[in-house]
Amino acid sequence: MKTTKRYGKRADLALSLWVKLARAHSTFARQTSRDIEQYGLTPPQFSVLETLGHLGPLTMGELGRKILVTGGCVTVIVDNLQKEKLAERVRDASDRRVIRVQLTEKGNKLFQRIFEQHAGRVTELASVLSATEQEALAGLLKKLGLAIQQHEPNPETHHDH
Amino acid sequence: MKTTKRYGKRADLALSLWVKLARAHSTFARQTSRDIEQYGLTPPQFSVLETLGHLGPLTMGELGRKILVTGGCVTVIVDNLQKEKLAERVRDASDRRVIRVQLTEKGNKLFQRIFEQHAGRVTELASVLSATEQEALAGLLKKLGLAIQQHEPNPETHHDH
DNA sequence: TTCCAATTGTTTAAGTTTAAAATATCTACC
DNA sequence: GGTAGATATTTTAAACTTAAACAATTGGAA
Repeated sequence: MKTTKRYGKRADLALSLWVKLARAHSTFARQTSRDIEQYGLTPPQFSVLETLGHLGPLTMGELGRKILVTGGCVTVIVDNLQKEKLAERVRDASDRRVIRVQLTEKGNKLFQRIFEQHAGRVTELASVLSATEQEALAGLLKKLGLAIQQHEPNPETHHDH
Repeated sequence: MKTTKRYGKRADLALSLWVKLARAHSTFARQTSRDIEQYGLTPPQFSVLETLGHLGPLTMGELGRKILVTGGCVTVIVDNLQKEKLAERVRDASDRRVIRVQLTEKGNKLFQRIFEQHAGRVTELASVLSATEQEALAGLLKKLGLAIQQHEPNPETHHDH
């Protein structure tokens, strides 16, 4: 069920790519968030647990850049993890503006307990593609993501007729 | 900068794929939403305008399934478009539960005016990949998205050790 | 006909996210 | 030392999203 070619071959290809990217992401996110709920976490809370679990303590700013959310949002997510005693803030001694976030022992235990199960579920979902396909897809996504990261609009690119 | 292999080759491949999918989507979304703002629309409002502009009138439910949001959210988005006189609700004569949403003349004019520009911008972003790469990526994303759409968790898939 | 379950859409309550303003701290320069 | 500008985080206000409860309508079975 292809869309009729209304904006030129290149544009139709790009638009279709964007739709499929959004759908694949949305579907994947919905599937994994069902599992995450079972652990009593929201998806962003899980992201932080996962990131700190793998990388160790990070500053608020580093954490936000890792999980791609703004500073205000990091504050809220860490607040909520802190309420659950899963993470804690440690003010940096040498630069007192900086706050480092780390998992508590409880947080680390939870991470250890659930991450392998989560990894299994993600593996299961991805397994609808072969390993070769997964590698190819990951490579293309990485190339796309990195290239458009700091992409400024080019006002002369679109066609008026 | 590869993550060390902690959960097995298959799991690491899948986890890395999921991270790259999330990053590519997030970056792409951030870039396009900057343009959409310029038209005075929010991203979900733009989605609805785009969908109705291409497909014509849809019921509330159909619209929600197209743009992958829940019913309550469709109500809010359409409310806001209606406030701007860009869309309107029409109650179905034969089944009075059903409401069909369609663009007003103003909405259609806006769609015609901005969509080509948006298409140009998306084309520009996607052009960091060749046409062949875009086709390959779209194909893999479609396969992944469709396959996991109704995927039930398999409780025996993950490995305990 | 009458009732009941299923369907369609809205409302509600709670949580997430963002941009922008505010606060605190640091660094560099005079 | 003191001040200005930069940096790190939090607060605030507004918008978006969801699940769940609710209301209206339909269609079929008793």
